[in-house]
Amino acid sequence: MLKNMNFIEKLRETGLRPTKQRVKICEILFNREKTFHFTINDLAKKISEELNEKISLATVYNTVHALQKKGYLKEISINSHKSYFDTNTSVHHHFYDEDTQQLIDCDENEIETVNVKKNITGKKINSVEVLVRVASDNQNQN
Amino acid sequence: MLKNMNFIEKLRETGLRPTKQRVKICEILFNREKTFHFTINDLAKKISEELNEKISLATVYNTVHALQKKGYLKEISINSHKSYFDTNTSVHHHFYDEDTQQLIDCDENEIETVNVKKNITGKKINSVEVLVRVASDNQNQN
DNA sequence: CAACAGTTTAGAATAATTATAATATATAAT
DNA sequence: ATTATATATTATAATTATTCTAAACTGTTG
Ligand SMILES: [Mn+2]
Ligand SMILES: [Mn+2]
Ligand SMILES: [Zn+2]
Ligand SMILES: [Zn+2]
Repeated sequence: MLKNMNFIEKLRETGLRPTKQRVKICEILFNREKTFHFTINDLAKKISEELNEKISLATVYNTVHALQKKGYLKEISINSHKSYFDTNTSVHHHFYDEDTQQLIDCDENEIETVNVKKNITGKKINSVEVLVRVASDNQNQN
Repeated sequence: MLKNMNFIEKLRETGLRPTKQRVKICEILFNREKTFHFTINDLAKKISEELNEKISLATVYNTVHALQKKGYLKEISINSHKSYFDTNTSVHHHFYDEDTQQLIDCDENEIETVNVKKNITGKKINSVEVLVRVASDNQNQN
């Protein structure tokens, strides 16, 4: 799904009924320049801010999981206490800012292709992803 | 902490009172050849199998967190639905078997050092870790 | 307009983790 | 050794995130 799409059409094509809740959630998720990394709570908060009518929390969960199942969202595990979703569903690397708990996507060219030398018999590699944890550099800061 | 240590001494040195619960948990965690990757549930199950007297679940949580705080255990996030701990506290890479949900440590020589070209101003890199997801290769399997 | 499957919703249920506060234990002080 | 103190364990309650339930509602199809 891309920016400024007709989500009604897109949802229907995908096999999801374009309810007003789903269209609104798609607008919040996909009508943006950059990748969006969010928790269900982030999303629910955004919805209640940007919308006059409320969407039930169960619907937010249902919709996020439906979109994930259809391949429009990817679940990211960084912090075992928080479940993140990502509008970038490709295999890709992340920076994780430990101060702000924000995820940032890494462009292909920002991390050299990882060379995995080991292989496990009978198993194939599904993905190779790098997580770079960063935090504020307190060296020159009293 | 290493294999066959005197955990009573070790715990005391660390500033933790060597209660019989803690010593037993240390034996289960650290008296082994290889790194141990576990969930609280895995550990609680092992305890109840290997021990005649029970250890309360609260104590298992308390002890794991105490050991983590002292730097003897590291929390690993792979699966947002499960919280893993790791007796290997160094920065290191993992294979994750999606069939069995097992983590496997990666030796230094099995993955080439990852070259991170990007840097974020004001932030320093704390760790660079790779996660290789593997699953059974169903190509030659009817 | 039916008719029907799919969706939303409030609220209940579940599960993992953390908090509470009484009891027990380890260590330090006498 | 006895006592005093800080720490730890425990059963149980509370909290939190997520999922389930079942009734009401809505989108689609004919
Ligand atoms: Mn999920
Ligand atoms: Mn934790
Ligand atoms: Zn991403
Ligand atoms: Zn490990």
